[in-house]
Amino acid sequence: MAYGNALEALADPTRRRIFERLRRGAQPVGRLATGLPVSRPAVSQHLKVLKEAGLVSEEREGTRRIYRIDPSGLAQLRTWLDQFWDAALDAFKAEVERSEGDKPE
Amino acid sequence: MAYGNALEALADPTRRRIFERLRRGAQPVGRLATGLPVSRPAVSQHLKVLKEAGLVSEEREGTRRIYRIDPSGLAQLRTWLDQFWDAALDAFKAEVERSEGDKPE
DNA sequence: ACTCTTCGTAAGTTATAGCTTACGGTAAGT
DNA sequence: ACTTACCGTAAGCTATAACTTACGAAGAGT
Repeated sequence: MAYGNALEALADPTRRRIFERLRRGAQPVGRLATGLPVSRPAVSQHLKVLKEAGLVSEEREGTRRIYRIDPSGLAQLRTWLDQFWDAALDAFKAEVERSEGDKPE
Repeated sequence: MAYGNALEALADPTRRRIFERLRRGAQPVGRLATGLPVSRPAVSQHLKVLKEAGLVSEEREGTRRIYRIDPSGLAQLRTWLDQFWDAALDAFKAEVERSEGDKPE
């Protein structure tokens, strides 16, 4: 149930902003922090959560830590979401067939 | 940014259990509450959050309220997720091309 | 060796999400 | 009309998530 951690991670608005920033490419912590309304340590804490959720990966480069989006967590979320998508469509299909049965043929 | 509300709604474990129960089909509140480790009013509160997030819809049937999965909120989540999917693939592609450039052809 | 940069972690504070019980409203059955 | 079933909302409590400042580690440059 790794999708649970991913959902909890992406629930926070600040964490979403960080994650959306990484869409433009890999970045070190300091650069991610500039422009955000929270302190740099806060960004570090958020990145830790995102990493544990499998949403970002870390690469050390000297004293810097470069963070980038990790597709693995994303993939799990997608497959989980698709289950509901299919279920909702099936329910809709069943609903249509039910009302079809009401029609006088 | 409706996906934000959807993510926050699905972040809670109890709310996920309710949502996953609805995958089997539409159900009234009382039936959803049985088997869950929380009280029935708690389930009502969770359903309210899910509804405001566009993830479930409500249908009144006498004194009962039937809840079912609403595909609209799901669709918004999917499109939002796909943006990161594409971005991550592009970044990966760029990374490969960069290391390809290092190779002596 | 010393300094500076970059970053993670610890400790402490505060807002709030999730839960409970209590209550009221509405529809259906007798 | 009275009772019963089903449900939403209000009020209050509690755990904790998100933030801050302070500190230390670790590498790069002089």
